[in-house]
Amino acid sequence: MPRRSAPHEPAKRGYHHGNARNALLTAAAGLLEKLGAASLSLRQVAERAGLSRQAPYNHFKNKEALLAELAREGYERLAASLAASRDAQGRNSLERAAESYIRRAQEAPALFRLMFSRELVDLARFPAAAQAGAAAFEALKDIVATCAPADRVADLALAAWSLVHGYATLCIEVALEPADRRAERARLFARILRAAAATSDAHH
Amino acid sequence: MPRRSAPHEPAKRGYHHGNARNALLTAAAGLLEKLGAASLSLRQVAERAGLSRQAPYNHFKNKEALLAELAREGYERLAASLAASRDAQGRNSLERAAESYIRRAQEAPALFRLMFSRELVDLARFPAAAQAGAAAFEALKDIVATCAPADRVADLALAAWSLVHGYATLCIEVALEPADRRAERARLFARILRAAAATSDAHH
DNA sequence: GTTTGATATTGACGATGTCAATATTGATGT
DNA sequence: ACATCAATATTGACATCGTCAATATCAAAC
Repeated sequence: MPRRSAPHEPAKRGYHHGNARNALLTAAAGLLEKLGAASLSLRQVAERAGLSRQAPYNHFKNKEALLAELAREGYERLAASLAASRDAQGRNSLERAAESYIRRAQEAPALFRLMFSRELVDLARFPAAAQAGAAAFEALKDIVATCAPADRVADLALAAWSLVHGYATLCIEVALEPADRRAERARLFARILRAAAATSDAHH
Repeated sequence: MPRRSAPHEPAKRGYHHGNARNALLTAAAGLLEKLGAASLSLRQVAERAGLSRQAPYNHFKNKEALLAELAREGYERLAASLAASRDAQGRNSLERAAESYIRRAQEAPALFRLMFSRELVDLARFPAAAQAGAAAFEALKDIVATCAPADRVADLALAAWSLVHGYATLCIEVALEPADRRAERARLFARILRAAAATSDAHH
């Protein structure tokens, strides 16, 4: 499902202006942050894209499917952010990854909510989106693997994801604290995870 | 806003069957887990409570206000759970609190989602609910205070809440892993937090 | 018993998601 | 050049929803 059509394919297919699908997704992404996923209506999306009422149904099965595609794109960008944090130089990839994750939540809260809530989109019904989400988690696991003993990576990656995701969620949902503490919190979480990795106690 | 009227007040006030407000809340709580907060309609709530279409508007300003009351009750029960974990005997109150928190999410995911999402209810507009939520966090902070140095309680309580909330959220939203690992994860998180509390490194 | 205020109900309206039916377009085969 | 066809687009229609107004009904106070 490429967002932009490949350069060698005929650029315009439909008769109106061709890339109606992209126009719809762009319009939807804009409305998403303005109204929230629940209040966003397909009719407004269509109008903003300069199309008719029913246009979304030419490209998506229903509202949930359109939202699922937005979520998928969000997961893809998140995974790219995390991979970039991992590949950059320096030993503090964990801090950088945590900060990216939190920043994404704070800069596009409605999209973040959409990605991580079954309320409006059930990811299980959209394998492409679910797979993109799994890929993002894999990127995070890679980072944790660089600073934890092998037999603890699974547990610590789970804890890392939970910790950062929980903080990001609480920030945007409960207004836990202002966004300018983001970097500081990313450092705190990285320190906690490294301390946990360094502790060697029995599993029972 | 007592859920059940005090025994000395006249039990029935309205002419239909008096405690219409309770009937509406009970009906709404039932439908909430069946349909989700977004799909739940006030008309269905009213019908299930044996009342007319417009009955909810006699007791709540609008749909959001009714949902906010459900969230408030949820926060109150959560705070009670955490306080009970703290007051029970034994030194592992942290594990017990984490497990309670996760259990609540898994047993009533729609309510949990409602409590922790601005999508449908903006807590800032419902001070009673917001205050109940703050009380729950205070209970958690009390527990962390029993196993962390005083100058780290704030940071570690934040981390504890984030860690447990993140895991609970990911479990119900992304089907991270089955519910039977709950106790095991509660122990893992408690161990991580204690390890972080035991580490004494500089803040910069 | 009449007044009164809270509570309950029905009517109405605009908005929404979505199904059906129809129309339009650009490409294709001749 | 033209008929064909599948993809794409549009309009019509319907049930459902949240919510405002207007109205009806009860319980208690004077």
